[in-house]
Amino acid sequence: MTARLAVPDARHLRLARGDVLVRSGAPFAGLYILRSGSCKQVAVSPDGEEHILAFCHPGDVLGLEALAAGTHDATLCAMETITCWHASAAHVERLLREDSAFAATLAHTLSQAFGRAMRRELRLGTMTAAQRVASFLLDLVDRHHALGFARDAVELRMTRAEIGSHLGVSAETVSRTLARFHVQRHIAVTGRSVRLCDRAALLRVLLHRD
Amino acid sequence: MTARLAVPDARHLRLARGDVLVRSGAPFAGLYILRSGSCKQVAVSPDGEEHILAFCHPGDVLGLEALAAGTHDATLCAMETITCWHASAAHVERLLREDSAFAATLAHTLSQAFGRAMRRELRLGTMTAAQRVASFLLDLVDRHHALGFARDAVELRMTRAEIGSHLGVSAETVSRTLARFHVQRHIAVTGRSVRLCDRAALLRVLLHRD
DNA sequence: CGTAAGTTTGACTTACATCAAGTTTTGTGG
DNA sequence: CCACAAAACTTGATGTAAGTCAAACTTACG
Repeated sequence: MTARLAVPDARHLRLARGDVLVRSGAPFAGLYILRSGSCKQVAVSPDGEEHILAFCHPGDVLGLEALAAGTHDATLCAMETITCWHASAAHVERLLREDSAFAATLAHTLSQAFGRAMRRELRLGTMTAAQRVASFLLDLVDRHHALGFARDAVELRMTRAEIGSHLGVSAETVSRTLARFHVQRHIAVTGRSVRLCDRAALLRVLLHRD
Repeated sequence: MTARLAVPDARHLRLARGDVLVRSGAPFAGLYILRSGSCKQVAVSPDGEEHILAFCHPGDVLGLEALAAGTHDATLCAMETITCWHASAAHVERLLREDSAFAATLAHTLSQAFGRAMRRELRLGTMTAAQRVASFLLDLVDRHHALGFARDAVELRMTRAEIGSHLGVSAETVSRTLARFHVQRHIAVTGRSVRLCDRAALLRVLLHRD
């Protein structure tokens, strides 16, 4: 349906775990398209609290918010070895002016990213801890599935603290919630690997406020 | 810097308080550009909790998330008499294909909306109730100022419950927090009208977690 | 293979929600 | 334009989900 964004003449990059693609506050560095590996997008609130806005997977376009602002307001950081394409700011701006198909596809990509951000807002604004964790697991496994992997198992690439930061709860709450889902046979957790035993049960968690 | 989005041949609409522009779940109805009055964008979580994603002011472009999804996932509802321009889905899609300046401007508009959504995520994910309310007031007055109005006073167009819904706190907490800011001489509240007496103090609230 | 980082689990605390009751504001129909 | 019912707001008392602190256990590297 929506064409996948492709950037002619993008530079190919490889980065190691912990490397930063762009630092929050930096002037628009252009767009990155993640090819392999995963990234986190981290913002810092005025009081210094860190928040992980998103975990990024292959195919994701990064840096979209800086196009209009002219400044990145989150740090992009590799969580493992990654490869990506990079299109400089000047290149993106030029394509946007000269290549109308690119502009249209970029608009679709942005609309998609915006829609996802809205769904995360809804999660942060209305859900209990258990609902947040269930929603997170379902999202994660769905994105994983969309990349061609199993629909009932994921290897978490992030720590409990990182999940907590993303969901607006503490690492301990994430741990306890996963443990509870395990006991209830909704999932099977062993460290970082999770099997969704009962997808319907997780969906049911979303339907109730306790 | 970023050109304001303009849509050739958009239809002009007038709606009364409480009228719905688009219902959540409806197929992409095109874009709306708000001319006067204000709107709320409301999403509903799986368990039925309502969340106000955004309060929209003149100049805002509405319906952006549905461009890629093909479906609106929030309801747009007039909070008072409004006027807006409406460009149908077909019209938007055609412009996107044929008018490259339109596509580029739309991309900028989308990037801006995405950036704002990210900042709201940060607020919902990391801030205390007092920080959320302070941040909300500052945002509101800034947007108000950008429209050419006073930089130190706003007439709230929404109820305490609506503010609470937007910020992920209860109406009572909003009320108490405003009362506290009033006592502390950061603001002067009388019902729906708020004067920011000490902008610096509100900014300072953002810097601490208590 | 040892050390640091991550995880789990329990005990205790707290910020905010909920409930409740009284007061003020708003908007609508006569 | 006014009256008055409904909605919104305020404030206090009480409950609770999730945070914080702490200590023991596990995993993963360098």
